[in-house]
Amino acid sequence: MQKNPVQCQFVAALDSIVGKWKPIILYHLLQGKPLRFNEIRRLLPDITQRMLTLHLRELEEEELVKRVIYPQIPPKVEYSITEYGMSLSPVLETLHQWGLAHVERKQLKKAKSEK
Amino acid sequence: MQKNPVQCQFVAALDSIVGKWKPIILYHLLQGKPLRFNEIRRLLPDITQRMLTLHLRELEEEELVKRVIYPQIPPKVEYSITEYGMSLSPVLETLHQWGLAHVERKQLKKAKSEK
DNA sequence: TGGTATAGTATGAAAAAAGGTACTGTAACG
DNA sequence: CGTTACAGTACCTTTTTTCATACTATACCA
Repeated sequence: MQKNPVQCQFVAALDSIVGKWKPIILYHLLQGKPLRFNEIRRLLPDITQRMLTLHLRELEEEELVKRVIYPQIPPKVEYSITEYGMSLSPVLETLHQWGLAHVERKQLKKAKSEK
Repeated sequence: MQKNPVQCQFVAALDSIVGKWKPIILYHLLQGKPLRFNEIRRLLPDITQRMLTLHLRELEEEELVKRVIYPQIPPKVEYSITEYGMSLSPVLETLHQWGLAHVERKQLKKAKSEK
């Protein structure tokens, strides 16, 4: 953690939600429905099993995501957003919105430079 | 850029503002006053010259930050937020707020576990 | 004359993050 | 009997990011 107080908040916040796939995992879980391991995998076609496991473990560690194991064979594990995790909703939502506008702006610029 | 449309927005947004120091640089510049290279450096005591240069270049590249060189000796270069950069204000603000609550929550938990 | 401030660049090393592949055990399906 | 699905783990490699240090040129100040 940084010493500078202003920096602390950003570092703390970003540590929790950054990681190549974390925002997307959280976004999907924020839809409300619990998802199984492989369901998330299918939603993120390019993620490796290893990365998904690692990120989910970190999110669980920070109590943003809850992991429930059903003792069955074949195994069933469900991931869902926690109440605390839901507090991230506005953050991810504004980020998502800005990203949307950012992509559009980029495409507009690209189109302009091409003609 | 990812292919999956949902992911795109996050990737695009995060690419722009993530980097160990970018949110903090932007935060300071969002205060409105243009800052010189070394002024920013003093605000971020732990950053290396190299990292500051790299991050500023990237922010400039994405038109979030404007760089103005005054032809003087010793050199004077001022960085300021662009109009487009200002559109990041709500994103950083919610992030900052959440970080604040996140830090408090962590401290509360730590205090509990210690008694 | 030597030190300080300015805004960087260059180079190489270290650390962190992500990726790739193979492997586990069990059950149901064909 | 071979294959697939499930939810991972183990091990190793590659890529990306960050860090550390030295160096540039010029002017001002004591």
